[in-house]
Amino acid sequence: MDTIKTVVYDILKNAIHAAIAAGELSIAEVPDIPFSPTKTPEHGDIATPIALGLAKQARMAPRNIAEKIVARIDLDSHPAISKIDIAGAGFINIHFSDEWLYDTLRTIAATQSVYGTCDKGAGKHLQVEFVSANPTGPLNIVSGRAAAVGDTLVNLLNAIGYKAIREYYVNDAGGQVEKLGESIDVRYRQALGEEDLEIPEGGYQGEYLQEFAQTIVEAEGDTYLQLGTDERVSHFRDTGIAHILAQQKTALERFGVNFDVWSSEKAIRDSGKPEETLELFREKEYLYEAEGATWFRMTDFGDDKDCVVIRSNGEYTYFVPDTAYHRDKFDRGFTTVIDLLGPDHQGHITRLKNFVKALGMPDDWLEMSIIQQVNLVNAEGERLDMSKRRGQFFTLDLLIDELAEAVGEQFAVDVARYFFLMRANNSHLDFNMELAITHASENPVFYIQYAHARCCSIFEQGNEQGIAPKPIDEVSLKRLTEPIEYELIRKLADFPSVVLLSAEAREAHRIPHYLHELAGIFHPYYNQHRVLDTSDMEKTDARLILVQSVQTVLKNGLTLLGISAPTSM
RNA sequence: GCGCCUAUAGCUCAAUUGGAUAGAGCAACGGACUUCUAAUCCGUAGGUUGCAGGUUCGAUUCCUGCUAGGCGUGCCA
Repeated sequence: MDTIKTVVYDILKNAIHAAIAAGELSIAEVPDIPFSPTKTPEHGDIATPIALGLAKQARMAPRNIAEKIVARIDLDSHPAISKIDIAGAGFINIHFSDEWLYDTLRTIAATQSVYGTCDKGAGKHLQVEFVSANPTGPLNIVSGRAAAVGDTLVNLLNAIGYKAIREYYVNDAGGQVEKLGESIDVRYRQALGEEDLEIPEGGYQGEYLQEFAQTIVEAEGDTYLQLGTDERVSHFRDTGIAHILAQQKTALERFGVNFDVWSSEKAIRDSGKPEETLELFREKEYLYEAEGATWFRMTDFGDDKDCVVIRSNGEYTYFVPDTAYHRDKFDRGFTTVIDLLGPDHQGHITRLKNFVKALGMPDDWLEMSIIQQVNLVNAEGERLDMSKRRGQFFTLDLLIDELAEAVGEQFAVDVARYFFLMRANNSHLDFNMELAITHASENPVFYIQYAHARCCSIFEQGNEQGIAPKPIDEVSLKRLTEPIEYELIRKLADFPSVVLLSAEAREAHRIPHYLHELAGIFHPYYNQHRVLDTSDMEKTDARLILVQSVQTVLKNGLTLLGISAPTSM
C-alpha cells in the first residue's frame, strides 16, 4: 500500500529521467514528485501534478510534458498499475489494479491493531508537555481540551514510531502558590469564625478552597492557629498544592489521560539549575543590571523589549526556572520537545524560544503551539466566564458530570474528547453544552461509534446463523464488485497516511474527520447492501472480510483518540 | 502603538500544506423500517472563501494594504 506509492514514485522518476536522456525534456533538476489521493475515482487512485510543476523549467505545455513522461512508462511490467492517463491541465492520474485493493485488505487482516502505524520516527525520543495547569484550582475546560489534544498527539507520535512521553509541569513554586497558601489561610480562619477577612489581591476566590478549609477544620480543628502566620501559610500552601494536584490527577484519569512524568518547578529550583542557567547567560553576556533588576537582552534576539529575569526584590521571574526546566529536558536527551500552551501564553512562545536559543539548542528542537480557548456556550448562546481568579469557572469534572447525566459516564468522556479533538488547535472552540446533551443522537462521535457497533452486530448475527468469517486466503475477494465497496477500500487504504501526516503536522483533528468520512461510507453501504446472504456464501465471505477491515480501522482510529469502540449501542 | 491568531453555506467547521467541479455535520424541505441495530439511509436546497490589489499555468492556501473579532504586549505564572 504505502509501498505501492514508492513503486509509483520510482516509475515516474525513471520515466522523467528517461525522457530527459532521450532529449525530450530539458530539465536540469528533477524535483520531488508530489502525490495526492484523488477526489473522485475517475481520476484514478493517486495523482500527481508534476508535469504542471515542470512546465516553466522545461518551457513546454504541461500536457505535453505529461505525455512525454507517460510514454516512457511500460505498463506491462508493472502489474500493480492498471492504467495511467492524463487529465485536466496535465495531471497524471494513476489507476491501481484490483490486486492493490486486495492487498489493502490483506494488510489490514495481517496487521490488525497495528494497521495504520509505521516506524518512520524510530529511534527518536519526543516529549509532549501539556496541561501544566497551576496547582491552584481544579482543571478547567481549556485544560480538558489540552489534555485530549496532548494525549492524542502522543498516541499519534508513537503510532509513527517515535518514543513519545506525556509530561506535566507542576508550577509548585513562586508567587501563585504563595497566594494559594494565603487564600487557604483566609478560608481556614473564616471557617473558624473569624470575620472581616478578605482573600488577598490576586488570590483564589473559588468555593473549592472553602470546602478544603472546612475539611481541615473538621479533621484538625483550630490547631494551626497556634502557628505563626508565615508558618501557617506555608503549611497550607504545601497541603493545598498536594490536595489540588491529587484532584487534577483524578480528573485527568477519569478523562483517560495518564501522564508518564510529573515534573516539579520546586524540584527544578532546588536543583540549582536556575543558577546554572543564569550563569551560562552571564558568561555569554546576555545579562545586565538596571533599575535594581537583572535583565536579559531579548532585543539581541529580535524582540522589541528586554526581559527581567531577576526582580528587584531578588526573586526570579517565571522564565528562569522555566528555561532551566527546558535545559533539563534537553539534557534528558529528547530529540524534539513539544509544548502545548494555554491561550494566554502567546507572549511566551517567542521569549522562551529565544531563551532556549541562547542556551545553544537547535531552533527546531522546541515546538510550541497554543491550544486556543474554549467557550462554553449555554442554550441561549451566552458564554460562561472561565477565569480562575474570579472563582467562577466551569471545570472539566463538571463538564463530564453534565454530559454523563445525559449519555452515561463512558460516552460522556468519549463525547468530550471528540468535541475537543475535532477542531484545529489554533481555532477557538465553542462547546455547546445544550447541543451535546439534548442532541446526543446527532453527535458525530455516536455516528462513528455506531458504525463500529454495526460491524460487530453483523458478526454477532452471523454467529447466530452459523456464519463465521473465513481466513482471508480462503476468500474470493473478487466478489467485492460494488463501486461503494471500492470506495470503502480506498478509504481504508488512506488510513496510514492520514495517521502519518496528522502526526507530522501535529494536527490531531484530522483523525476525527477521517473516521467520520469512513463511517459516512460504511453506513450507506450497510443500508444498500446486505452482508449476510446465505444464498451467496462466496459474496458473504468477501463482504465479511471488508466489514472486518472497516471495524479494525474504526477501532484503531478511535483508540488513537482515546475514545471507546462499543460493540453495541 | 507593536506582535500573534482568526475570518469559508443560515450555524459550527473541513479542504492531504499551491492543484482538477471548495466539502461534511447541524438547522430547512421531501421521502425510506415484516430483511445484518432507523443513533441509519436516499433526495432537494444552500458559496463573489471578509474587502481591494499582487505573485503564476493555477490561490481558500503565498505576499501587500485595508476591515472586523480574539489574545498577547508586567519586576504575574
